[in-house]
Amino acid sequence: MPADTKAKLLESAERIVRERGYNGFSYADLAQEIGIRTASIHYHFRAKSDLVLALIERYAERIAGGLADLSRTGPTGAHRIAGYIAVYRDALREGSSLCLCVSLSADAESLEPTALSALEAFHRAGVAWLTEAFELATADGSIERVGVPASEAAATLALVEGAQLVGRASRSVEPFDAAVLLLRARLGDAG
Amino acid sequence: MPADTKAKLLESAERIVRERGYNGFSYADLAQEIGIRTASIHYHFRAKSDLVLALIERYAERIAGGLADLSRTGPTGAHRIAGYIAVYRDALREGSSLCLCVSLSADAESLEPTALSALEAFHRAGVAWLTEAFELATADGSIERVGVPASEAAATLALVEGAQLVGRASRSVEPFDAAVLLLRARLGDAG
DNA sequence: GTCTATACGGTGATAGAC
DNA sequence: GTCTATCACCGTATAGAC
Repeated sequence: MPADTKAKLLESAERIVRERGYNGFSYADLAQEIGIRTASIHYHFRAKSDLVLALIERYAERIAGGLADLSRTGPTGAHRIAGYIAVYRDALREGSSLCLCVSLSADAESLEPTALSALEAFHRAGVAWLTEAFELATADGSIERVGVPASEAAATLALVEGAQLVGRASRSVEPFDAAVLLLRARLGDAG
Repeated sequence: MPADTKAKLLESAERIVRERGYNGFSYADLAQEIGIRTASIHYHFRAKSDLVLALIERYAERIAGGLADLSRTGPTGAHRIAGYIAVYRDALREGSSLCLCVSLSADAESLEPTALSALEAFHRAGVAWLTEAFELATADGSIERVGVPASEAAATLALVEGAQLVGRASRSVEPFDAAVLLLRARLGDAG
C-alpha cells in the first residue's frame, strides 16, 4: 500500500519526535521504521523542516478537534478542564513521550520561523479554549474561586506542560498527577 | 590561562545546552567558542555524557546555593516562593534559554542513567525546598488558602517549568509572566 | 513512488607528537 | 594541555534509473 506512505511517515515521525525531540530523530530512523529508504522520504517531504511543519499542523488540528468534542460534551466548565488535563496526561504515555508541541518548544532554536509560528498558534489556541472553559465555570459555578479566566487559562496550560516535563524526567505519570492534584481538587466531582 | 579551560567549557556548554538542547550542541560548537580543538575537550571530559553529567551537578549545586540564600533572607513563605519564581524567570533570559534541567528533561531519551538520576534529584530538591516554603507560609499566614504543602510544591515546580517552555516557544517572557500571575497574586506584597 | 548511488559536511572519539 | 591527523560513522539532501 504505497498510497498511504505519507500518513505512515507522519505517524512514525510524530512518535519519534515526541520521544526524542527534533534534533534526536533522523530520516534514517524513520526510513528503517516504515521500511523504505531515506531518499524516498524526500519525495514526500522535500526537507526535514517541511516534515516538522506538517507534523505540527496535523497535531494542532487533531487536538483542536478533540477540544471541540469536549466543548460539545462537557456539561460544565469543570468537566472541560478535567478533560483538558486528561488530554495532556494521555499524551505523556506513562512518561515515555511528550506532547508534540512541548517537545518542539524545547528545541525552538532549531526550528524554522514557519514552524515557530505554528507552535505559537498551538499555544494561543490552547489558552483561548481554556479561557472559554474558565468563563463557563465562572458562570455555572462548577469551579470554586475562579480568578480572571485568561489568567487561569495561562496558568493551566503552563501547569500541564510543566507536569509532562517532570513526568518525562522520571519516566512516570506520578509527578504529573502530583502536579495537577490541587487543580483537580478544585474541579469537584468532575476532577 | 589554560588552567581554567575546564571552567570555560562548563560555562559555554551550559549556555549552549540551555539554548539548543542536548542533541543540538556538539564538541565542535564548544571548541570554536572557547578557541581550542575538539580533541582537547576530550582531555577534560572523556565523553559527551561525562560533560553533561558534570553540567547537571554543577547546575544543581548552584541553584541549591541560591535557594539556601533565599531560605536565609526570605522573611516569609511568600517571599521565598516569590524568589523561586524569580529564579526561573531569570533563567528564561527573555525567552532565549531554558533552565538546564528543563532543557535536558525534554531530551531525557538521549541521556545516560546517571544523568537521568541527577535530573530527578534536581526535581526532588526543588519540590522539597518548595514544600518547606509552603509549610512556612501556612505557619506565618503569608499566603492565602495554602493547600497541602507538598501538593502546592509539585504544582509550583510544574507551573514555572511549563511557563518557561511556553515563553521559549514565543522567545519572550510575557507568557511566563501571564502563567504565574495568579500565583504571584496569592503572595500579596511579596509577589 | 521507490530505488541505488553519491555528495559532502558534521559527529564523537582516539593515537601520538609536542 | 593542546595540537594534528585520522577514524568510522551518521546527517540531510540530490540525481537519475526503474
